[in-house]
Amino acid sequence: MSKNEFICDCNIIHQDVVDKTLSKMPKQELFDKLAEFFKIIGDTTRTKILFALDQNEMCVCDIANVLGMSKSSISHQLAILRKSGIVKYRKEGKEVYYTLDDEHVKQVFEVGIEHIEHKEKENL
Amino acid sequence: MSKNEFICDCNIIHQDVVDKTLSKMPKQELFDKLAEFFKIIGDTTRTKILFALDQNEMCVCDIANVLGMSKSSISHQLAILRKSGIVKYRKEGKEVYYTLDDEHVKQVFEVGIEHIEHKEKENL
DNA sequence: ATATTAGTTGAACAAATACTCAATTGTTGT
DNA sequence: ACAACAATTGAGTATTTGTTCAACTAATAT
Repeated sequence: MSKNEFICDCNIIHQDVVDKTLSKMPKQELFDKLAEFFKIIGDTTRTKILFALDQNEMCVCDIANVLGMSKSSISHQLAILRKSGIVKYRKEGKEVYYTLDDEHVKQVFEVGIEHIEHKEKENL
Repeated sequence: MSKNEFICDCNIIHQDVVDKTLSKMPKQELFDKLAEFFKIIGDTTRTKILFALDQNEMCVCDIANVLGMSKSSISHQLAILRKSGIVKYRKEGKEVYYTLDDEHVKQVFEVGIEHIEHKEKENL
C-alpha cells in the first residue's frame, strides 16, 4: 500500500512527478482568487456588460437596454462586478454611470477570443 | 413612453450611446463561447489541474494525488476539460496521460495573476 | 409635498454544478 | 480464466447561482 492511501483512492504511480509538481504548486489562496476572477468573467450576461462598458461609460438603464434585460438583473450583476473590482461607478443625479476598472479584462478577452477562433479553425 | 418599453423596464436615457454600443456588440454566439471558456477555467479544481498539467504530463492518479482528491472527481473534471479542447490525452496501458492542449491557457493565467496582484497592491 | 423614475436589495425559485458513491470498462499480470 | 487496478460513467445530493418579483431608497420635477 502506498503511504498516500489516506489522501487518494489509488496508489501513486509516478512519485517523482507528483513531488516535483507539488513543489511547484502555488498556494490554495492563489487558485481560489484566480478561479474566482474567471468565474466572474465566465457568465454570458457579465461578459456582455463588460464588452459594452469597454465601448462606453453607461448607466444601468443603458446597459439593460443594450442587453435587453431588466434593470434588476443588470444591477445584481453589476454588484458582483463592483465587489470584485472589475467595474467602478460614479453617481450623477439619479443615474449611476459604470466604467471598466481593470485594464486586464480587455487582455483576458482578447486571449479568450483567440482561443475560440483557434478552436474553430481546427474543427473545419 | 419609450419605444423600447417592451424590451426593458425603463426608458432609454441615452439612445445614442445605446445604439452605438449595440452596433459594436458581437453576436450572441461569441459571448456564449467566451463565457463558457472562462467558466471552465473559473473553478478551483480545474485551475489546479491546468496548473499541474502545465508542469508535467500526468495520469489521472498523479493528478488526484497532487490535488488530494478522488480519482472520480478528477476524472469528471478532466472530461469537462477534454470536451472543451483544453486538455488532450494519450493512453498507455491502463493509464491515461493528460497534457495541455491550448497555448492560450497559460496566457490567460498570466493576465489573471497580474490582475490579482494588481488588486492586492491597491488594497494596502 | 407628491409623483415619477433610476437604481439597489432581499427573498424565492429554477437551473446548473461539483463531489460522492457504486457500478462498469478495459488493460495488465498471474 | 481470474484478480487487480486505472479510469470512466451515471445517479444522487448538496451547494451555488442567475433571474424574477416586490419592496425600498434616493434624486428630480411639477
